[in-house]
Amino acid sequence: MQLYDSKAHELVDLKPINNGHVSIYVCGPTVQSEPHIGHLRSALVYDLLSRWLAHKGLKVTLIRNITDIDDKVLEKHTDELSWWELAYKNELEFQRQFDALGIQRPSNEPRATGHIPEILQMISKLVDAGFAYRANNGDVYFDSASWGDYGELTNQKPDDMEGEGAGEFKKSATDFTLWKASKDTEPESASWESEFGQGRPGWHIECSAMAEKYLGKNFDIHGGGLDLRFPHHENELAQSRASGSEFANLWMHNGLVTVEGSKMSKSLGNSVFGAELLNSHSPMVLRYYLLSAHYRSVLDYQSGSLDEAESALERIEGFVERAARKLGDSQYTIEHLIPEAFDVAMEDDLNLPAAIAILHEKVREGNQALDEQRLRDAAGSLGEVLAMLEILGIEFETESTGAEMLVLGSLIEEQIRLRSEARENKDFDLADQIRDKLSEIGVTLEDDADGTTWSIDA
RNA sequence: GGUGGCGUGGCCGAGAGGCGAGGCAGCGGCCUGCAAAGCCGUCUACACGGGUUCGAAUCCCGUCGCCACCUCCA
Repeated sequence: MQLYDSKAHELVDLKPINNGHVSIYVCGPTVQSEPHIGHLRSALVYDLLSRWLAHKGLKVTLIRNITDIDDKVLEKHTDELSWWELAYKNELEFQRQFDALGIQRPSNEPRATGHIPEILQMISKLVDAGFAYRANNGDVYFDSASWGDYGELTNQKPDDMEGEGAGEFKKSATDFTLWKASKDTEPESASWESEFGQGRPGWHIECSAMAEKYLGKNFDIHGGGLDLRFPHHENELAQSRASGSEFANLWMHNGLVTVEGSKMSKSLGNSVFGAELLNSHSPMVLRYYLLSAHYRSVLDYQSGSLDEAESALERIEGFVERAARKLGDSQYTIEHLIPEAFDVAMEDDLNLPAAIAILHEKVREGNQALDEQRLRDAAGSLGEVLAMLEILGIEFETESTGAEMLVLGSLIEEQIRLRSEARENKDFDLADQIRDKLSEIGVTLEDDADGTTWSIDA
């Protein structure tokens, strides 16, 4: 498989360090607020990568951290809601939405607060080796000037950077905090004792410490949103390498989601939250939508985007249902096979739009086959479509077989029987009345050569 | 100022020197009692100006416009 390495700026072959095993670290959310559409996209990208690698027979270890302590989390706490309650509340909401979208749980989801000893150990190592220093304000900073390769990830020279804050405590503007001395204004529960005094970890160090703990000093892929490239990933890379790790072999950065052309931000008040979208559309529509652009592209969300995705997804679902119905009693076996072209697209830097194009082509072929009564071909297409949907993690709700549904079904079928009678008698007014009435309560009827089918509108 | 990216048909969105990606919407047709679904067809595009080439949306140069990062951010 080829992946675009955003450090090398080119497509590279993925060559796992340990044969048959791919290790991935991806930066998860800071649980300062509920998830927005961008968080969902990011998690989904690495979900798809994991699913594909697993499909290829590789064992995947995916670590996605949770930043449960940082300035924002502490700022937002109130008397009623402690910082740790706030963080956990948001964490649960992230989990709920990830689950709804069918994003598989990572191998582990370590929290920053659960790794203070590892973090302190790494900081000590950096201080002892001369790559970090204790400042007068009690903070410990990484000494960027001491690490000659600083800027290697983003191809920047420290001198060209705008960075600020040099002088009083930091030696250089690009130095960043490893350990923050606790302040009087901050809750006591948000600090830990250490050889550097009472304090808490800076943001960047947690990822370095947790990546090493779970994946070792050298792992295959480090991922995250494009906005994390600098300074977060640059800093991770510098401190990890300075502490003796080779760190990630390849860097992946997923594109951001913009809203009507601009980045979501609090000042613009244009954030699109997952909860709203999940209220108006099914999770699979959202999943399909987020997969419809290449992971490296900017995805511009607009009102109506999900309606479009819904139409496209209904086309696929319609085929799957129609084919399953028509093939139900046939002797044809449904073999789940991935089409070659889909495989090629996925192997090419996870080209999901191209892969989804293949999915639609197979749906069309399958529909053609059904129209022409070529059941063997239809069975082939259905198998391919199902195989692709499995990889994409798109699942359609299965018909409920509960008692209520059975009662409802027989009531509807009785109406369909009455309508069929009316149609046979050419009493189309009555037939249409029955159909309209069912439509009003959310039941859609469709006639085809084999009879009438019904479905409940989502 | 530095770094990276983008500009594709009504809309979304792939591709990347030569066979019309795909979806959504619209229109015409087939099918249907009428619908719906499906199928067929149609609308045939690559910001602009030069250049390289037998051939450029794709490569090169220039111009214009847009976005992201350099401060917390997926």
